[in-house]
Amino acid sequence: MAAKRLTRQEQQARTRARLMESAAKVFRRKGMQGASIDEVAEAAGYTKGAFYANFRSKEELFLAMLDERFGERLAEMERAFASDESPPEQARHAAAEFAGSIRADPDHDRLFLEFASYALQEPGFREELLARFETLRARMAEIYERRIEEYGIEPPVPVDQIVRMVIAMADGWSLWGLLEPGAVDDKLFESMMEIFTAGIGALAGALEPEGA
Amino acid sequence: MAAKRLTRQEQQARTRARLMESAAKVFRRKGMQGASIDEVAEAAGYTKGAFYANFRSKEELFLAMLDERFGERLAEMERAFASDESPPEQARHAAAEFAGSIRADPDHDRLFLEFASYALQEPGFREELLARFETLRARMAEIYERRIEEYGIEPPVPVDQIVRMVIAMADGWSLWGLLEPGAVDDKLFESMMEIFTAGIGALAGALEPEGA
DNA sequence: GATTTGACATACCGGTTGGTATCCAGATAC
DNA sequence: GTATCTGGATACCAACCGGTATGTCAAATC
Repeated sequence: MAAKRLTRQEQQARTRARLMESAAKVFRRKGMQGASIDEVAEAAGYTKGAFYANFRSKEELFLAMLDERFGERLAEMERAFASDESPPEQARHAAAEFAGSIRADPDHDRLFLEFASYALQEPGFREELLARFETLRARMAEIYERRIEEYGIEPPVPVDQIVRMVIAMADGWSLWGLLEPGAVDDKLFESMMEIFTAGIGALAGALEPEGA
Repeated sequence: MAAKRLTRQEQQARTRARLMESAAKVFRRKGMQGASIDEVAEAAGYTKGAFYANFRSKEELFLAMLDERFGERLAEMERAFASDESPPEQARHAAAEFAGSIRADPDHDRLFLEFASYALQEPGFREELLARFETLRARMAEIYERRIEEYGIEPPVPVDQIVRMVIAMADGWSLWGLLEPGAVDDKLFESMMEIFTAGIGALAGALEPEGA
């Protein structure tokens, strides 16, 4: 029974956080466009007045959520690629960790889909989205580059493209996890990544370290 | 200057077709939910009255478009897998053809994304969407099964899952083609499929000691 | 403890939505 | 040629939207 006293700033920060939390939930059911501000505010236990005291517009809420989620996604990816094993199993483990952390947040996939969908309608938002993905891809490319150097592999396509492929696979898998929650599970993505990595090794030729 | 005389049925069929065509265009800009019936009708040169004379509701239009596009997609896939070469190149060529036919229809990817997004909000629509994908997957699995038999390969994962992976890859690639039209092209998908198929071959070899 | 401030509630706005009721002109039937 | 039918236009509706103006009451300031 402590800290019932909240300073004004703390109070508002809590309100803002609750609104964003509520927004994620409502968006999951109705989509970003389909959800109304009234509904988001009410689900959080507030009214529209509270919303406009914390966000300038509906679009600003979208951008705020975009930043929040992308920060998480970057951290997840960092963790997922942290282990240090041989490429094929490492790919599977990284995929497993990635998939697990994604699934830990039930709104993650759905929100990404909404972001993508909305980005196709609002060029400004699309630019913001792409800019964030660019930093994510750059970080991912670094990791791949390092690993390729370690193993002395000549990849069949530029690392940049490999990264794009992996992201495409992750997003495609993620989309189907939404559409068919039962049929598509983590193991599917793990296997897919394992097969893909094996394919890179096969097309690169000498995969084994002693091959030199 | 011929056939200016149209029977009543022909006239209405033309109107309906024009409305669906217009809907695809408007959806591309505004999305399925964001587009209004007024706008769809007006873009086709009609009014809302014409729309409700041809469709019972907005949702019926969605379902009609779903059927139309899925028919095309099935036919495309059939064509894409028609060639007969060794697995890796065949995969690349099939991917190329698939990618080409997809890109021939600029609304295809966008519509699929809208379908998926809408399906997550309307369980009834989701079922319809999944049912159609099931037939598509079944047809695809047949083709893979046949090819696996021809080459006597033991795939590292069930064919059903391979099909799901391929679809996930196609959809992920397609999504990024929408988000970054310049950066993601057909060749990316071709390479991805080639790598993936090579990976299946590589892992199948490892799992395929002839002395079962 | 009076005054000021500011987070949130309330009430309201113009505009738009999906859907309906009605009407009309041209195709169809006789 | 006349009566009927119907695809589509027009007018209209209640509901809802994002956003704004204003009120209110507790926290911050002195």
